[in-house]
Amino acid sequence: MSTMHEVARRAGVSLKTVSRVVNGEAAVSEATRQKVTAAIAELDFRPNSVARKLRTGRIDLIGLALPQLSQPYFSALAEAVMREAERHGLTVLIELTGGDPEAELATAREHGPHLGGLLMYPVGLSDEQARSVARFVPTVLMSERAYDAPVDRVAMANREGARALVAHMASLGYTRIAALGADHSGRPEHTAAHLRLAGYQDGLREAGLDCPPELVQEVSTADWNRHAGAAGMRRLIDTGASFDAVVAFSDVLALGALRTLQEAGLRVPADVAVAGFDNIDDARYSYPTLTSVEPGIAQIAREALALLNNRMNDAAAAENRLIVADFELTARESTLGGMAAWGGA
Amino acid sequence: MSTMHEVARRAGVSLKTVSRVVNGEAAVSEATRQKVTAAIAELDFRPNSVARKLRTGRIDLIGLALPQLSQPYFSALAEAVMREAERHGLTVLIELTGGDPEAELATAREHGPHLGGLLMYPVGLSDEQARSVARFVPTVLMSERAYDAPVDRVAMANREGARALVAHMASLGYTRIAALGADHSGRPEHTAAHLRLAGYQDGLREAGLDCPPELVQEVSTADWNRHAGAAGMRRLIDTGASFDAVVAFSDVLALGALRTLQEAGLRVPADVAVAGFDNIDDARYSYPTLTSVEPGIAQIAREALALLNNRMNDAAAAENRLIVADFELTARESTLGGMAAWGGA
DNA sequence: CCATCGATTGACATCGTTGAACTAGCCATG
DNA sequence: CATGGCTAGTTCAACGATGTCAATCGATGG
Repeated sequence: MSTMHEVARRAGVSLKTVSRVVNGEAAVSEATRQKVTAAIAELDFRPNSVARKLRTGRIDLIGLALPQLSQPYFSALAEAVMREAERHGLTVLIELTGGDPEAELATAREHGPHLGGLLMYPVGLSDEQARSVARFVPTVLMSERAYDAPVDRVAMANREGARALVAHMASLGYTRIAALGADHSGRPEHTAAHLRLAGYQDGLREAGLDCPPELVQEVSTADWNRHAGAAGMRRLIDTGASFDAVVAFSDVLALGALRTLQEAGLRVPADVAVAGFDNIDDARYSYPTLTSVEPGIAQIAREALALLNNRMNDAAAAENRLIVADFELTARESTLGGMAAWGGA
Repeated sequence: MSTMHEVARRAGVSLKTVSRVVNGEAAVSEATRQKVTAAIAELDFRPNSVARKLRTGRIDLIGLALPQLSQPYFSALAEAVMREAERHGLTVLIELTGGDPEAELATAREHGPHLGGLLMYPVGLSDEQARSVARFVPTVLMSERAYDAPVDRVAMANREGARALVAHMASLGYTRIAALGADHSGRPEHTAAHLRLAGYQDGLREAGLDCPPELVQEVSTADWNRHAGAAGMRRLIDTGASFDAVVAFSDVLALGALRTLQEAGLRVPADVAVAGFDNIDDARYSYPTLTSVEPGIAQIAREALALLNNRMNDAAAAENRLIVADFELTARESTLGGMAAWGGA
């Protein structure tokens, strides 16, 4: 790579003048500007961003810390964030934390100082850890949970969404509604799992329905995948409890559950209605198609980047803000029926 | 953030001595080392990687350019690469190209100079563009296609894998085997789509079976998703052609196809056998479970990083290498049957 | 004709770190 | 005792850009 120095020599001007041209500063005559531009083109010069960063202290790289990528929800979120970041002229560095609070903290500690900002989907992070994270780098958390730390937050309406699912099922006449994906594993409260469980209970209460503990199946958040969904459903069936609907706390859990129900000879939704969360692409192509809550990923990405951008430019921004994205319940065959047309495969 | 300078002053030693301690160089007495270590701890100093990069020219950041993340195959690949990179002490920056050759080239041009190396899954890249990419940064392509450029390559056995799938189906007695996912859209040859089509044809030939053109459905590689799989299957059915098996060129295509077949009242595999490629997690939880080719993602990630690391450390490495990962055919219900136990939902 | 002004341009220090070259002290050797 | 070789440490320049401030120049006005 050629440097500004070489460009300057070739154009017969000083280093600083080249810098001026490159940065589009005003005080350069048209003649010199052209000389310099020509030299830049001839040498195929492009400014060394590392040197520039060192000098200016500005960094156009932001981190995105996610528990994992292989869950469709997270890869969709990552894509949305990357697209949005591009609009802000930012590059995104994805970090995987596995949902481990130590890893979440370590990400910020290790990479924070070299990032302009950090977007994190925290799972295990404690208040104190969150404070620590925010010390290293301007941070926006994608979490409904309030933290005692100077961070902004963007969240989906976990509680409201779960409540809406239960209300939807209740309105269709289902009365023994099970939950799949509760997680009491010593984690901070206000995680997605906690909030969705709370919303589920809200919904039952409002519908005047029972909430028998045996209908709540635990699945550790870190294991929200098809395997665990299928296994959790199997456990629920094996308890012998009677139920006619299942609210899974994520679509992949629901898709796993569908599989187990079908293996068990139970028809969806004739015998058991099923709904999930996240509205991933698969929900439209499963068998049957899956009722789900769309968490507004695009909006989350947009708001998160707006907040982060603010904080990056104005470190001492006044208040910490919380933005809750709009959600939407999309009802499909797994609760509504309409399977007749499919033939009895 | 505190700097080495402050650490040096606090420890009462020179800048360089601090640098030595930080980098674990030998010529430091135990006494001074401890003084410096203490000062580092007190000030919570961590070296500024931007300055270090500028000085050493070494960069521990590598790029991973993928068409997209939301396909399970790519997110799984990304996770594998990130895990492997960590073992090498490297950080991964993911870039999305959308499979557009211009974007693939732009990624290298924009980010290449600031990356230690680049791992790319090329889709549209031409020879000349590949040469250009490699000029910007040490590059390893994840592609079976040979490029006239100084790049190493890691590939899966696309052609062999497809051939094995057809052989598998032929051995089970299927004779009219369709293909879903061919892509003749003016792209360079040797893409996954081309190779899998070639393997499919190899398999048919070896089994002594016909290869009627109406059984080959096109789906542009950029659209390999459930939607397109379902639509492609629909088109195939609508042609009225008779077939008893479908080899889809990716699992998501196959999963979409399953949906359409079920809608059409066709039983899998009793009426039509289905198989896919990639062996994504979903293949084990679909209905029915999906026969697929496991492309050896872990091995690909491992080999790719080994090659890249070599090239980063020894820019003028001798020959360009090609490593083809081992594949494995995993037969499941979509070709083998065993659905009886499921009940007739 | 000289002082002043606005518009360009350049010299130099600087960001935080590391590599090269050098020095001070100490011990062993002949 | 002079020499040389080692160790532990220092000083200085450099990586490639940008910010600060001063210098230059032609033109203008008195």
